[in-house]
Amino acid sequence: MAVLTDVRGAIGPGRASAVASKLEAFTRLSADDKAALAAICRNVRVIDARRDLISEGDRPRFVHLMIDGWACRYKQLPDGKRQIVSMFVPGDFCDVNVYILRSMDHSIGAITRLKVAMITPEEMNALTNQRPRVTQALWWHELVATAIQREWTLNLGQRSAYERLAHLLVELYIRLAGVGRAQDGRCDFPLTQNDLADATGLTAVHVNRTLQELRRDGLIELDRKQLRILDLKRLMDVSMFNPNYLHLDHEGRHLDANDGA
Amino acid sequence: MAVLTDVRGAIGPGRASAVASKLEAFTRLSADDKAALAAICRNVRVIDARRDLISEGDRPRFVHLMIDGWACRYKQLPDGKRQIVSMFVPGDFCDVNVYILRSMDHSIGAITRLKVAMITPEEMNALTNQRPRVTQALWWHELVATAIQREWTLNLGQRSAYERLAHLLVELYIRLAGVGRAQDGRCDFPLTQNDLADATGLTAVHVNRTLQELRRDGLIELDRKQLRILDLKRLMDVSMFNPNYLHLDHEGRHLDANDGA
DNA sequence: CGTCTGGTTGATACGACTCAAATTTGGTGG
DNA sequence: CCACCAAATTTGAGTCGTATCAACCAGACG
Repeated sequence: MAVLTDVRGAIGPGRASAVASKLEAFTRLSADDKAALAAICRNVRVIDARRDLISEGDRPRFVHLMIDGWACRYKQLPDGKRQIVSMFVPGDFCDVNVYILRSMDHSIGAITRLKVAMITPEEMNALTNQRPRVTQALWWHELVATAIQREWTLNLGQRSAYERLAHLLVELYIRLAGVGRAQDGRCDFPLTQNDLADATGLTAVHVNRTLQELRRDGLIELDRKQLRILDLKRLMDVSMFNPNYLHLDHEGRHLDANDGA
Repeated sequence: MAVLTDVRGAIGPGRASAVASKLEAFTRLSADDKAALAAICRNVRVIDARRDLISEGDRPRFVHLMIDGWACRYKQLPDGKRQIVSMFVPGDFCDVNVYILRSMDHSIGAITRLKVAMITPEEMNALTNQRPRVTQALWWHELVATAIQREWTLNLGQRSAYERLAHLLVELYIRLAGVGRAQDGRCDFPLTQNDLADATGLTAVHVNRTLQELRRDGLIELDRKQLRILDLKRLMDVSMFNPNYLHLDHEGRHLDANDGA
């Protein structure tokens, strides 16, 4: 527990560790497990908003763990088009095993100012050797991350602009709620309409008009980086949101995203 | 080696083991490594074309390894729309760790008649405990699988119908070549235009018209389930295909997809 | 030989894009 | 505290890529 206290300052402004919250959706963790998680957050880097954490082509040296702030994974095409392929919120790891690969096939960019733990392969190995429950939880984390990637594929391939945006908002809201960053239908929402466009495969103009529709339909408020979901149930309905892909149905905790919205 | 011979009948019609070929793109495997891989293929099931191997909602019990034939992962929406989120060709595992999850968030369906090895968690654990190189190779396999999923996200989000189809054809050709199922620009190609539509987020009608364009431009021939790529380089150019996401740049073998096309 | 699945064609409609400009917001320095 | 600038949002008009709907055709199969 000493370690936990030591790094408290790095974890965020008076909040519980997001990783621990997140992994506890899968399995209960002991105090030692949590201390071990805190211990790997020794090396914290702060990245300015809109800077790259790592770029396509780079050799991966660290596992990254989001402590505070938002980031995204993106890929760029030679013709300049850009696709955000996933979002990172506090508590998310970027690829527990990346260092096996020679070079990154995508970039990771900070959306907001970011606090990231830089974890060496050795630290990762030590953690997995000593803490089997945490190891299991990390595997679960990776499986959920790829399930989210599949859901995004479905989102881009089959949903309309309106459904797509609604789906993305619900997903992010639920994920944030899972790490104590959202409640009562409200959360910080630092994405610009441009970011939303790159994430949904739409143009910023069309995102703008579609958000207006969502507002007009009484589903959301979104202003100055604050999102308010006015009717989560209806938003889930119109986006055909099925939470099964987040795999929250484990012993650890139950889907409590409905609280208050 | 005795084991290898024992299961030869299960591997395919006179072909080398696809898994071994595939994993050797990452690292050289010893005879014992290969024998261990062959050993987990003890329990082989044959599935008819167009049947589900496992359905959304099922509890995962086995790791599946494609021995022969094609399959796909797909998700369905309440309104009936269907998205193929990934393809499986011989040598591909379906989620090395799935059994951690309570229930499947998607289905896996056979495209052709299929031979699949059904591997128990215990067999998987035995393999990873005894064969560290194979374990590393399996991690690499999973990383590549999620990289492919990201590339599909990019494909659906940013590429036109023409580029999207071209990209998919190139990817499948290269993956097949990596397991000895494609050469000289030719390969079996059992997908219907309907399947292609579900994989690319287009309609079957538009897939039909776009394939005609690809033919007219002298890039491909596609007839009676046989694909011929006439100009791989140009097909890669028009689809902005960057092979980096397949992570073939390892000690094991080098990208030799250009052979003959 | 009829049936069925998969492929092809044509006509029309619409969702999302493009381009261009106006407006609002947020940050910065005087 | 205000003036200024850049970034983000909003609006409008016109276009285009892809969807939709409806036939029709070819080959495979029983």
